[in-house]
Amino acid sequence: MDKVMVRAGRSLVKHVPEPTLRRLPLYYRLLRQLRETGCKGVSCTTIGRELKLDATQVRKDIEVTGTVGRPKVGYDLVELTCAIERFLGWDNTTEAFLVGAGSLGEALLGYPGFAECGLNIVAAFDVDPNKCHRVIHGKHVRHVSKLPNLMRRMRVRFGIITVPAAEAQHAAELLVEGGVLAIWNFAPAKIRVPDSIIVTNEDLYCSLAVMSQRLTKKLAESRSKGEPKA
Amino acid sequence: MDKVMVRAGRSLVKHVPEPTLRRLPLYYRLLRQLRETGCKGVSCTTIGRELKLDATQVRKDIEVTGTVGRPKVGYDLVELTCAIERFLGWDNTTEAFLVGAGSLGEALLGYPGFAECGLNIVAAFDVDPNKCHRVIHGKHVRHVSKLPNLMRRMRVRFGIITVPAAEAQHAAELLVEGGVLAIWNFAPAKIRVPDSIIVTNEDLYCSLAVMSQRLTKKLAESRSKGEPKA
DNA sequence: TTAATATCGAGAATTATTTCTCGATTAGAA
DNA sequence: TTCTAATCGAGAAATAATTCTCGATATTAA
Repeated sequence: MDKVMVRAGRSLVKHVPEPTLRRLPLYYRLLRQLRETGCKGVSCTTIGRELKLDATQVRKDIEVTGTVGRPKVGYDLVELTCAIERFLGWDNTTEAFLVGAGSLGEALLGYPGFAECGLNIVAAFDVDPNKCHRVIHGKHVRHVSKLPNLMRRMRVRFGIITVPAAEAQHAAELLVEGGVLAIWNFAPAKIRVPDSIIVTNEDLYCSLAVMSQRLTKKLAESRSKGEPKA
Repeated sequence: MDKVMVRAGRSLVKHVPEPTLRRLPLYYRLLRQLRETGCKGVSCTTIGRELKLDATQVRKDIEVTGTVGRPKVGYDLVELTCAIERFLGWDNTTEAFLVGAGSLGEALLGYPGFAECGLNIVAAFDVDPNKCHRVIHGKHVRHVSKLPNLMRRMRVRFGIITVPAAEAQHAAELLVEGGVLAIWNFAPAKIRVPDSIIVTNEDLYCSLAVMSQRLTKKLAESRSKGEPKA
């Protein structure tokens, strides 16, 4: 009933399928690699071969960025790279706060290439006083109690949660108090926030489930191969 | 051409859509929480309400685990929990090697609850001699040169890659040499391995793209609301 | 005991996504 | 210049996933 299309009807931007959004960074990375080799253009066929994707699918994905190609030649590398950047909003810097200065938080603070995606983690927060007042990868760690005020003052609108599952809801509430617009949640727990806030869960157990089941299935199949028709 | 169905035709196990596999852990977690409250049974309606999913979808997902429910009552909590565990292969222990003892590797070594999913990371490896011979969360860190032999000897068939993008291919080759069956790749790079090996990529940039685009779109919409028809 | 209601299970309908098909276009070779 | 081959773009077709519909069944309350 209250489908995406309702909003899309009002929106100037057409709805883009999530699978497409998830493939765009793969193209982007490949394109940058190709540029480094001195290449000028690229075709869907080439991208598809490199990434093991159907060429038509690549073409449809590229279409959403508004880039037009030329028959027999393909797309201009620079033009396409910029179009993807623009489409994803990676051409503008988004400042972010990170909650949870454990090893996962540390990993994200030092993650290479976030800057190229316009993501700038400006500070980290933790409940543990022992973890505060440190500097990790050039970012200060402060106490969570300072988060909401600082967030409003600095006009930061993006939050990353890397706390344990039990503390995720608390972290989310602090971000909401600070006026967050979007949350990237790495805690294996669902958080309750107002509907207007964009939430993306990065739940490792979901991926693990896909792997586990495939591996289990594969092992079951290779076992039953020894005794077919059984 | 060489579709999934080709294999599925030979397989005893029916093909299960990936979205379903990714939702099962969410049910699993909720179910365990409910069990702790002393609850005995649960309905699709309840699960759907908690997780903001359609009840029919929940029912279809549960169907793949082979659990049968009772009208008006729902499913038995213990039965359903066990069925999900069994279906995902989480009832058997899978031993794994982790390559890359940086902060991301450390985060995974200390990740809570992997044991409940049957995942047991038995050792970590790194190219950096300074990182070797340490013990992180009770797991020894060894030099990567020891990986292939040790992997064969210990009969470990699952690999986790947490090295920088540039070293991902090398890490993958070591795992292949060790006889790996499935790889969970956290490096933002595609790895080339024989087709028979199951690979799941945990690419943060793909998720970031979804977030970025939604945020960009949202900001664009809220801006154009001020000046409609423009 | 009977009626009302919540739920499951199965299949139909809808919607989303991927893949196929084909005409148009353009670079490069003959 | 003309032919050939590679590619794009658009729309049709096929496939996958979600949501709807409805009959059957079991619990609870009257």
